[in-house]
Amino acid sequence: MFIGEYNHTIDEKGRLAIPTKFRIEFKNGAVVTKGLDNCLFLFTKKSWNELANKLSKLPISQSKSRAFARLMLAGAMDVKLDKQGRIMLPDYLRKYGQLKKKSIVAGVFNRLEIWDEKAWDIYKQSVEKESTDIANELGDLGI
Amino acid sequence: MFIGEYNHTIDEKGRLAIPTKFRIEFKNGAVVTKGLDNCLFLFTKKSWNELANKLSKLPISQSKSRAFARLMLAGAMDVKLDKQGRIMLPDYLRKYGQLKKKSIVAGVFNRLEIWDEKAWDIYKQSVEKESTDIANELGDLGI
DNA sequence: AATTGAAGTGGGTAATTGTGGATAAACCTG
DNA sequence: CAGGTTTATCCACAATTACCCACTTCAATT
Repeated sequence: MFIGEYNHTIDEKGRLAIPTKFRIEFKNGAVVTKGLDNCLFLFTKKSWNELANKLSKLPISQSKSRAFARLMLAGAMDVKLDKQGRIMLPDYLRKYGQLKKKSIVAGVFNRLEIWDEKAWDIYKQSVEKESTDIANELGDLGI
Repeated sequence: MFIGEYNHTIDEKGRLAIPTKFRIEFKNGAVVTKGLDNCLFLFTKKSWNELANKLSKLPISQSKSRAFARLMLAGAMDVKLDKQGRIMLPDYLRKYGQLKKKSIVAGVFNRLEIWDEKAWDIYKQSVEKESTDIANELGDLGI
């Protein structure tokens, strides 16, 4: 399980280092995709296959499912770590995530999330402000 | 499985390069055909045979399924990769896909899709705007 | 406080890939 | 069959990517 928050930088070549302790998990490859709230998701091959399997069951005749599958699949990219433990983020994903130099790598259960530092700060702030509301809703969930 | 988004260009001869990592899949030949949403589909021989088999089983009495089968079958063209890994797109398909120079090759499971760059951008934008719906669907998938 | 080691970052070089164009073969047409 | 047109094969360049090495920082240890 991935947890924690890490400050990393994307260099001019579009490379991003993965925290050392997680690299072993990605030894068989990784998949980056478009995530929610304008961040990127990084899955292990295994997690990705489970997700892709679910996507494959969407009815292709429905234009909405088609669009959704396209967004997720075409939006995804196979990557592998180089000798330094970095991945190459393709242009279209850096654009989607509005990623500049300073980035945040955050562990969230079965995936890593990649955020632009500023977007992350803003998001965190807004979440912390709503934390009481969120706590209440969590209560409804029995937590 | 085909995933990812690739920027390629169609030259004056109507040739389009296939991303290297996928070329091995098409070593036994490929089939291009008219796709949905004004893009082209590129199948491996194997996937195409499976699809054609399904299409042939569509109830011939239904005018809609007849039309769909015609679109896919009559629009299809056998192609093979040249030494550089490119395919030749016949005129009628380039016309159907409104393809100019700049194109997108997108991996969607069992097929590659070929889009005009502008059309792709517009399509993506419209889909990404529905991000709340997509978020909900992601929830349904257990993400 | 100095040393060691590990991790993140930057950059150089070599290899690969995408693209354009030239030449040769095949095709069709009159 | 000759001419012209299209298609296939081959070669070459330019840009990108992968691979490798080195520096810097920071933390832990002695």
